[in-house]
Amino acid sequence: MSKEIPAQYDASQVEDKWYEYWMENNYFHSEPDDRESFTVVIPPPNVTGVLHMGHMLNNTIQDVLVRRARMQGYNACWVPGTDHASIATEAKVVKRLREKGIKKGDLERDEFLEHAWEWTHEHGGIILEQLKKLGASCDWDRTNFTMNPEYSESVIDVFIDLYEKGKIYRGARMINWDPEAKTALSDEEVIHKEVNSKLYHIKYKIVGEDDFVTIATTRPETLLGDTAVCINPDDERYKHLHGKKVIVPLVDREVPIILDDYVDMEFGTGCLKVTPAHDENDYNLGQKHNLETINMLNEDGTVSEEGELYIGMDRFAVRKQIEKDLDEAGLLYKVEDYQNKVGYSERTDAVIEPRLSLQWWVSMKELSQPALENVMNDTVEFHPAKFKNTYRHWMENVRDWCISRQLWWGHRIPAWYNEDGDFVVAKTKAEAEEKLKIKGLKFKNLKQDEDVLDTWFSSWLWPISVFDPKYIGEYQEREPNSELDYYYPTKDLVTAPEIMFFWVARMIIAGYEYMDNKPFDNVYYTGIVRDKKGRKMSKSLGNSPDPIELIGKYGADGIRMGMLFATPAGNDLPFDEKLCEQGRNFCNKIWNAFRFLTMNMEDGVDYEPTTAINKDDISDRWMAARIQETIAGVNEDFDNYKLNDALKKVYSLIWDDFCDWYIELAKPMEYGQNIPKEKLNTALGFFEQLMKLLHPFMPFISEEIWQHIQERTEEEALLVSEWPEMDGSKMDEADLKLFDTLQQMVSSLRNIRAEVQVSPKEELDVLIQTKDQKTADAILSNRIVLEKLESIKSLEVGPDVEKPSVYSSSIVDGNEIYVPLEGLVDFEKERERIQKEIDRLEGFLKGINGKLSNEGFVNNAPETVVEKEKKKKADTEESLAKLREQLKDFED
RNA sequence: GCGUUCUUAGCUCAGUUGGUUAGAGCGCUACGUUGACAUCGUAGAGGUCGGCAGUUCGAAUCUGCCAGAACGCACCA
Repeated sequence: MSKEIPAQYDASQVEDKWYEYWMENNYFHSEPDDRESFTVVIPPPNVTGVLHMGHMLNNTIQDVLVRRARMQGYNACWVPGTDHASIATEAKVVKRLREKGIKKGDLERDEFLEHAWEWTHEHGGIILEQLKKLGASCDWDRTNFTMNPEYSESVIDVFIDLYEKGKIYRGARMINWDPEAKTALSDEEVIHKEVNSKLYHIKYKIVGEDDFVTIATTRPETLLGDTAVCINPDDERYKHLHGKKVIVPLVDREVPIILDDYVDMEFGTGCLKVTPAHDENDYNLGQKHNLETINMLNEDGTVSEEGELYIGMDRFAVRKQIEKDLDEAGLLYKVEDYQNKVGYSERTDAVIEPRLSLQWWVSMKELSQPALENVMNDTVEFHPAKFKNTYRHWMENVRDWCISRQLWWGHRIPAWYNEDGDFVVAKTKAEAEEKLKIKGLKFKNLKQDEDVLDTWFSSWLWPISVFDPKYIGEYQEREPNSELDYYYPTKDLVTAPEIMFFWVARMIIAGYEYMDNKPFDNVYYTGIVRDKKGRKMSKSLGNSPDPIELIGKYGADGIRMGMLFATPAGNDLPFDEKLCEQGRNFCNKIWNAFRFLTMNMEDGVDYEPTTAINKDDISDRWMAARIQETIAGVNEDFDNYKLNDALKKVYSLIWDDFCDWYIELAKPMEYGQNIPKEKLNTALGFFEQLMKLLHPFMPFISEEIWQHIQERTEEEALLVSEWPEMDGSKMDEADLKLFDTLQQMVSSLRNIRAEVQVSPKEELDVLIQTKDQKTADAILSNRIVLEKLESIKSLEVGPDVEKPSVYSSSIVDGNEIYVPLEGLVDFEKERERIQKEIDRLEGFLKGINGKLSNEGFVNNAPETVVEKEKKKKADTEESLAKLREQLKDFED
């Protein structure tokens, strides 16, 4: 033994070492050159976030794609960065200030932003550091942030540009109001959940009569804002009410009864209370029938002055109270259980209140047209393609995008207002003054819009702005060889289907609007990481393991493998630590295979891995062929984004083929001997190939072994080595077939031992009656395979080999294997075994005969298929004949 | 309500244009420590491919209906 290597692989020792080495040598950094670019932009995580299992999966996949591309000779560039995540971050800052006893309301905008930046600098980048532990080969020199000054400028430029093109407008509409975050949200940020609520039937007195009408509502508190009651004009029950008025309970407001066929006569009582300020449909009714709007809610969800009653109380407290008060007033007819869907804020989980409000909007219909077309025609490919349907559905029904947020943390809207309320959109106050002046409007004492932009309004520019944030201004004059042109469009985007609309769709829209080109060639949608109960892993549920702890326990390679192994594209990943364990075990297996080879090295001998093989050695020829076969398969899997299939092929090649068969066959026959130098060199050569194929998936252990195999210069590191190319000349189908037969024979012998309970150590006499001389010659010239893997005393092979009197047997490929086992064979058991096999084959034969005697089959099926059936029939009959003969041997 | 996608071994999933004796990993059972690895080896058990009907010479694969699940979209109080 020339080197001391520990018997167990210790990832923690190895992983940090190689990550540092890679960083020191700047391998991850990319500059434009003659090579084709392979660009990936990271889906920027929240700057104040921490790594969770979803990030682990997502970034592992990106790293696999990028590492392979780098080995393939592309100029690989993976741009990392973070997102300012307006709502989430502002909420965190507000919470932290509250803990310090500071209220947001007590601070000036600038003071608040100072706190936010402080928090960003403190926490920003933690998540990126965590990605390094995972092995992410990002170009860290290019780390970006959506609130960097230059990036921010591009966001503002785009806002101004779209405004000037008439694609952005300001308007009063019903919006989704988050009373917790106190901001408007886009439709995408509202999650509708089915909830158990109540349907309140409330009586409204008819003016001038003693009679009542009963309306049904799930939100009784909104009656404070009622300005009408609506019935269907065709409703016979209410004909007598036409033209009358009713009195809103408690507030005693007289409101008209209006007629509109919008009202469904079947639902509830057929009477609808109308609250134009707090329901989109009611708002439409209000517009149509010229109704007053009463804004009865404050921004925090409490009742406003306009509500008259319950002022300052939270809407849900009012709901309870008003139920009591209505009941006491005798106006509550009944309350029934009811299931309906309620909108919740995606970020704060607060119940959304529809609210009439003046906001900024992006007009989506026209903008999104190219984005729809180019996904449908596969210019941008979705993997898996099934997501095209969802995408199309959304895009075809796309609604205008509310982009203003009543927050401070984010990109402030570049709109400026004068004292009269006139406004212009301009980059600076000076420009705004100029613009107003030209229009002949007041231009002094301008105030900038208080609101910021939706975070996604900045991240939709990510694939562009990370390379050149000045593209708007310089769009026309941009140098032809700019970084943006070199890296754009990017190759693969890896993200979750959850943000298909939030982000993916909008990036494609921005790409066509500003680059006149797609932002990426492919979108790979990952699944959701779930726990054993099928729940999404989340911090709030506390069901997610800490990724960093997991890495400590199983190694980054182990976790990468574990996750990839279980996640076909677009399918959810039911996470189980067992997967990581499997990954760790695989590392150990690889490690020990390598360790075994080093144990065979002799002092003072130079070993040089080689791709040369011994042509006379079936195991060499077979291993070489298996590697070629795997390269072809893996490349195809990558082309189809089936990374888990690719990994499984590599896993099986290493564990099953290389470890279980090749190494076993490389072991010298005799005791205490080392593997000969030539054989070891070939084995090491194979090992190098294996490490190349493994590297994208498990970068650390592969690099570690690669560097152990030989001294390497910086240029020779595995991550910058060449991805293996398929070489058909190294793959002989006949070798694969022959070796497969030998493998089956070995397994048969082992099976016989197990059945008759003969120890693996006991030497057997083996007789093989082959179907022909050619097979016999092939087996005999490769008898070493059988002799090494089985304890064999004597081996007799040939078409005329006579079977012994008492034996156990097996049939492989039409060749009969006999093991004489005088005194060991249980006749009864053997008969049963043979009979069972005969029964099975007879059933099989029956099926084949059924087909072949069917004229329809013989006439219609392709010739090759018929031939195949005929061959099966012949083989099966042959085997059956042999088995029947054997059965006779055991009958007496 | 509309739409999309699923349903294959105890669990998690493969199965390419209809033609295999339906595969893998984990788990399970039995056996096994004289030269890598018990984070291991060898062998084995386990499935009427959700149900029913149809197309076809032939269906896990295509069609229809039914049952169940997931996701997306939608203003029904």
